[in-house]
Amino acid sequence: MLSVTTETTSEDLDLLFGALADATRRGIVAQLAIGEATVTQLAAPFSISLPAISRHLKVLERASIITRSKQGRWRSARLTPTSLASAATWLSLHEHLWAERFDRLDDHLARLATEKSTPQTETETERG
Amino acid sequence: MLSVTTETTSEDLDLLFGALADATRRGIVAQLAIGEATVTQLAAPFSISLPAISRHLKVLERASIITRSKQGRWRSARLTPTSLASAATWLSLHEHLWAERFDRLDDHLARLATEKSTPQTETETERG
DNA sequence: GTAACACTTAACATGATGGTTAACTATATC
DNA sequence: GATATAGTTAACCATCATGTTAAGTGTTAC
Repeated sequence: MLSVTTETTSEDLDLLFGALADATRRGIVAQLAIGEATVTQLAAPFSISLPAISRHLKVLERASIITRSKQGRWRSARLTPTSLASAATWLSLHEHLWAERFDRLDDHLARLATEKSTPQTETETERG
Repeated sequence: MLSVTTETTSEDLDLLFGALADATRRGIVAQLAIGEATVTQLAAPFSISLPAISRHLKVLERASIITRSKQGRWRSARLTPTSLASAATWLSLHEHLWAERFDRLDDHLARLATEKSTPQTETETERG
């Protein structure tokens, strides 16, 4: 493992999530997960022009999801290791908080069901 | 457990990743992970107008990340359980393929280092 | 009833996206 | 040198995103 301790900025996440917010780009990533490929190869499954693909690749590159290299007249793209990590981390972090939150909600509802008293609007009470 | 077996469409992922591709919206999600909140409360940390927040909330709602309800004159937002799951699944799936890919690459490089023979470009035989 | 509050909707400006075709660069082939 | 191939860049267009301010909708408070 390389263990590059890069700090993930908000802009990194913008670029990452933004890059993944497009079906064509996710398709490209899926193809690259199978293996390195050239632009024309990557373009094959889609019914859009090569320049369009070229720009999608640029978006993926800017988000550090892919790395590109030149060999002869072919440009090949490959996935960058650990590039999705920040996105995955953010998601898993929030999924955990989520889960906790719902545990607490369950708890809360259970308590309410038992006590069966005042209508709740925690707006003022617990957010400080 | 609810276990809603909803098929995740490509558009779902577009909406999900798209919604998360904005720092303000991620900030809102982070706040909501702490607890349910009203629009004004959610707006507080940001220096943008309330209408802007209102629209961010609409984006999050469309992506099913949050659910909204009305109580009196307050609209409260809360996180939707499992809503991030599809995004997380997609990411983890591709992270795995990724990892495999790099294992194979390592292997490949190791073999190359040992054999030290023909330059590789499976597309067509060429020289540089 | 009227005023304040908590929003949302409307109308608008502006910049980013995503697509196109045409032209350009660079490499390979004849 | 001429031509084909692989891809990018340029110019353009339509649509969407994000922000603004101003006006509108309900709801609470006086």
